[in-house]
Amino acid sequence: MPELPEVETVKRGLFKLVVGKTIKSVLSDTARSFPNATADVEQFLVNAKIIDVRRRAKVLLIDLSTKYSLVIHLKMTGQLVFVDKVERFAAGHPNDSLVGQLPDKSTRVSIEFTDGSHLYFNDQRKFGWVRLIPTDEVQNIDFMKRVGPEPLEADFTANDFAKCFEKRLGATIKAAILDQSVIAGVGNIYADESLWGAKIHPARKVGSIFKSEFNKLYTEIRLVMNLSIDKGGSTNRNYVNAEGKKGSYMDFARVFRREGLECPRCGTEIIKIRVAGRGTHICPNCQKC
DNA sequence: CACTTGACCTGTCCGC
DNA sequence: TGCGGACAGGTCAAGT
Repeated sequence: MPELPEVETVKRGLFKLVVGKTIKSVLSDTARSFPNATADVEQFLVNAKIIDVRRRAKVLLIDLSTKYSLVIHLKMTGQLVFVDKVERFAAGHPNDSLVGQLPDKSTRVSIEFTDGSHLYFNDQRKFGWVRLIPTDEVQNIDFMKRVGPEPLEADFTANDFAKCFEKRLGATIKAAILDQSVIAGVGNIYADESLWGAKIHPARKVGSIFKSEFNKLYTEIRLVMNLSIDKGGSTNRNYVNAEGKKGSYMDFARVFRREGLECPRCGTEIIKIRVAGRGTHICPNCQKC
């Protein structure tokens, strides 16, 4: 699913598309999509106006005028797609290809706005979730209490970054990067891409990594994720942004899903191994154990 | 305790 | 073409 750059791209799109709109009706498979609902979904959604769209780690927050927020995790295959029916017949409109296709069988929540436009939460694998929580209590849910710092914040330094790993000295570096309580927002794609950039083998123990290597990894993670945000994220399989469009970072990937191709740095064949239970892509020459 | 593995689901791709 | 198995962007609970 969407990692930080993909969720950030969705957030930026949604911010432009839905802030100011008022919800007219909501359809959902409530039991699955709103686990442990802390509020009556109808009562705090219908007639609510959207006042802000935010992101924390890989979670999206849609703040409502009812002082409640929709808290959304897309997990592996979740999508939030906006369809503006008013413009559906305009030639060349980016949503043209989607109109008539949504909702589909992966749609789990449909939000209709008073102007006739819709926001769909689609999720093929059903791992994702939506929660409706009072805005000022969002910070208290388990996920938010556990999650680590945002790596792209301007005041997040290389020293802060290295310090985050001190509690995971015995783990492999890849497992630690993927651990959301260490650093927020990094997933499988950007873990592989940044470890390649820093020339660190993903199976190395955190305790064996030098400070100079942490510095390099810090720089690479920020570089790679900022580049990806710039490119609208990565579409590996089915990620799309709020307008239903794919991201192009995969065109710039150096190792992820490039096994059998040449390392862009040294020409050695990229291989795929398994680390931290995840498919992992490395250059065996640049990244030594 | 710290770390690793399986489970959650559905769809797709690859080898036979 | 059909079928079985492995695998997929994430996160927990359960296991070692």
